[in-house]
Amino acid sequence: MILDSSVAQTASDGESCVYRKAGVDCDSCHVRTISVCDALRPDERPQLEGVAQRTRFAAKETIFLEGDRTGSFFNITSGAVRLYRLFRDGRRQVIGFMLPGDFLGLDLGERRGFCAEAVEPSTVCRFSKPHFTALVADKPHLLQKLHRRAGRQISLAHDHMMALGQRSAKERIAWFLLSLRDRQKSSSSTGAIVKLAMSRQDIADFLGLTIETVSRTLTLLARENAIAILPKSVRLIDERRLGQLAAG
Amino acid sequence: MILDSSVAQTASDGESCVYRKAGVDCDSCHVRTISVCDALRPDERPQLEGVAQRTRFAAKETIFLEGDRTGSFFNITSGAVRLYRLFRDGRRQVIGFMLPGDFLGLDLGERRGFCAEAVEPSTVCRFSKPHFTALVADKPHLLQKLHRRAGRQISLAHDHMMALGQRSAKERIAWFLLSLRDRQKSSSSTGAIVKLAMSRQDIADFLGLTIETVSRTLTLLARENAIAILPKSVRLIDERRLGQLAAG
DNA sequence: CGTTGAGTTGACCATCGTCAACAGGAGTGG
DNA sequence: CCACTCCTGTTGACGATGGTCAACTCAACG
Repeated sequence: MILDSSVAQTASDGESCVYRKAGVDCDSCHVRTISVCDALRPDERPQLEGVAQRTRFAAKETIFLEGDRTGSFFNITSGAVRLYRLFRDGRRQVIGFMLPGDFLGLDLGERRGFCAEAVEPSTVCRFSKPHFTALVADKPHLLQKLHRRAGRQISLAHDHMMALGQRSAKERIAWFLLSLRDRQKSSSSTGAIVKLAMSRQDIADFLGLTIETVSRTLTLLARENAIAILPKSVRLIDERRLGQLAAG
Repeated sequence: MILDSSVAQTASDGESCVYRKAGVDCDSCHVRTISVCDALRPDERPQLEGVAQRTRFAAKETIFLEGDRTGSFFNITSGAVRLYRLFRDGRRQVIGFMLPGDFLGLDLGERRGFCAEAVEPSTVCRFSKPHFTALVADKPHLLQKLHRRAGRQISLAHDHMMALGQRSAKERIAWFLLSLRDRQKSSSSTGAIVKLAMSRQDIADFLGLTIETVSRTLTLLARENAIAILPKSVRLIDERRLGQLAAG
């Protein structure tokens, strides 16, 4: 629940964004049970609330850029965020998409290793670095939770590599749709409808394909009656078939 | 320094390997300063030595398989280890290569997420899981070090994704050679000679290419006088050119 | 000295990228 | 309100990169 709302300037050497802040109330937070915050006991929550601020980002708004000094960590509460890195010549690799419940800032280092941008209007819980690192230093179970999250991130990265290195375009799309479905199920169960908040270009850069190949492959799967293409989403019709494709 | 040598059976539900063990002496360990062990103070080292055993693996020997119950963690002290995952149809993605100083087992979870195999005769420092997790629980600075390593792993995974998703065969090879050089420099400075302990098939499965394309691309780079192909290694001649290719 | 496995090279082909045209929807301004 | 532009997405034609299949060399090893 939003307790307070204002616009504030962050310190000048900070990140590529000015944050609009508001207080938070963990008890009413609908992603608390699936987020890192769950590592803290109920009686520890006030300490978390004390260092957290609810922040909103408009669609396409930059959250931070690669190389920025790390000034904050974020817990995604709604919307979707894309993480990406750029080549000098403009090629872009989308590293992943952050969905509600995901934690952005597992890397406690000095500088950002990638860029983060809101895909659609999104809200996050923002923790300033000094406050949060102090909290982590004080709560070993929070650090353990973060480390477990890091392990899961590494595992997801391996899945991603499997897709990029070994799979055909059709297999990559099938894998992408199924992995999105799995992640969306965990927060809200929309059945076989997979919401695609991101553009075709985002999907292409995530899967190491071109926008044309993504489009063609989606229509191909639709013609084979494996999926149905809907506005901003896809309906999964033949999940078995998609599963076979994704498993190789 | 090896204090004791024997062959021992591990617990039956353990890993796909029988470990030949020996004691360790951290003071004389040549990778200590670049490994996670460096997180411990000199006076804490005896505790580490107490739970560590030096173990050797022959070339092509399996260290553990995907799905195995996690029974140990390893610090690579010599040689090279490949990490990989398999598809049901036999396709293989090599996730990475572990070199001396690398820590194998950042994921403290129940089961292995990938397979590990020695590429060449290798020695490791083995920590059994209960002992090591007890040590980690007792030493927050060790957990922090592990978490920082995990952050670096994630960063390496991102580099790998950039290569798999966006780069051409030539660019991937150039990137691979330079990244190997950077990692080898940190342990022993062999100048512009990059040792290739792994086979062409390993390189191919790491880069998402075929063995033929790897071979062709290496000879192409050699014809362009960017490298020279030597037995089990490569000499980097035109590092600037390789760097341009790798940067995109 | 034969066998085996790793690596190289060539010929051919499929997948996916490139370039281009077009459709439809959202936003903007007259 | 309509016309216009802009942006996203789709589809088609063509070509290049890299995969497939096959032959061959060479070193290691029994």
